[in-house]
Amino acid sequence: MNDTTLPELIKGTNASHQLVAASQCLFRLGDACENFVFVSSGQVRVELLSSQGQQLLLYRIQGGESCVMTTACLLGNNHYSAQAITDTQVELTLIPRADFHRCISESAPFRDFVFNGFSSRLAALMQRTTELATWSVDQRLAAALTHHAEQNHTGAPLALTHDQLAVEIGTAREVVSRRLSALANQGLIARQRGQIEVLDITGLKEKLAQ
Amino acid sequence: MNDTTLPELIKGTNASHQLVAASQCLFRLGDACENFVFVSSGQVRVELLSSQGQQLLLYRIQGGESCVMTTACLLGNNHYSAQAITDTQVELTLIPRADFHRCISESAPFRDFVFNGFSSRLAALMQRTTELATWSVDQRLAAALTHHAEQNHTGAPLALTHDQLAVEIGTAREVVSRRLSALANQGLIARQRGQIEVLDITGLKEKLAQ
DNA sequence: CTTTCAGCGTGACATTGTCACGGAGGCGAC
DNA sequence: GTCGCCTCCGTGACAATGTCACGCTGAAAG
Repeated sequence: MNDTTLPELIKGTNASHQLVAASQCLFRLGDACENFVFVSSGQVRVELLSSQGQQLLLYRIQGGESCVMTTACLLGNNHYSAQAITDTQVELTLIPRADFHRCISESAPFRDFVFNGFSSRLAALMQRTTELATWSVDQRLAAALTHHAEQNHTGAPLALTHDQLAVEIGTAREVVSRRLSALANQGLIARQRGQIEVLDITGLKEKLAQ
Repeated sequence: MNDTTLPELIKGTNASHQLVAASQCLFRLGDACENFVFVSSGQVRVELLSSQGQQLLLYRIQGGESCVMTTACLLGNNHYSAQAITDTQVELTLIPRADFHRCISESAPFRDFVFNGFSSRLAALMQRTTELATWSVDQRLAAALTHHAEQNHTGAPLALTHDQLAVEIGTAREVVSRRLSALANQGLIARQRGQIEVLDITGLKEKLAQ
């Protein structure tokens, strides 16, 4: 399903729109879920919280996608088991649960949209689980850096703290610091407080195969 | 949705039934997916395979559940990205993809059944990801052993190799061997070739909190 | 009875995680 | 300004875990 058709699908519902700034929390662990959430533009990250307060990035939602965690909660009638933070400014479309259920039962295209989101996210989650379990820290770090570098069209250094990277690749901040300093020694990156500049993306990609 | 109602939901489809022995492979990595799979009885495990051939248990399917991986493949039109092995003898109900799609669009209860499976499996997968990322090997091992012990109503020792446990808790066989021998020294378990006897399940559960 | 092989134990070493510091830079209160 | 305060980062020391290499053992097959 093409995401540009979603607006068509939800005509006649009580959908509302909302603009949210960057670094805001959309939902927290344990929150009840009352609305289907569609992200029209911007980027959101969804993180797990362990009992010791440790964070772990589960996935990101891009513009044109819906939040599977939300869908799962609506359908399973559960509370959120993760938290969502906006990476950038974000435009949201919210559909109350009653309208959501009506759309699901009445509109085959809407159903397809939701199902597709579900199935691709499930696959991505499994992929992420394997990566966390089988890739080395260096590989995950290199993957994250190249990913961010390729997302970044400004040419400016990436605005990333070691902490953020640690959450993203599922390790500790200290480990990120050490591995980054190794990458810097190899001339692949340069570091400033709160930012990282990728100097040699080809060199980084070679790390993925090692 | 109550799983006992599923047979009612698929009346009039070209569903077929199949009996499969233990330790058989239901699907492999890369296989195409042609049927919706419902497990009437028995138990199946679904494992990921890393590029180095390393295995990692994703989840188990119990009697009365469907296979989400299959559902995701049918809906997203993908190939399998994991493999499924029967733990025990298993009774399957297979529904061809065309009938599956018809059920989805025509039967609200069937849809609920599939959606519910989806949402609870997604939650379980996230839970598993956190456990892998934040629990220690000892905690995961103790959790796996207590889980198997509680499933086991025969009172006989658990039929588990160190290899199987390693796949289940996402570590290496050698690590399992070492930690098991520590548990044996503490008098919590006894070991035989290919089997483990839980002597003190309360003691094992205390490990979960440490 | 031999052969073969899965299952297991173990030492040595590499990688990763944890804990405990301290330094450096930014920023608001005063 | 400068004082505190907080985030971000670097590092040493050590614990936990993963990897590699090897050899033993029991069970089943020939």
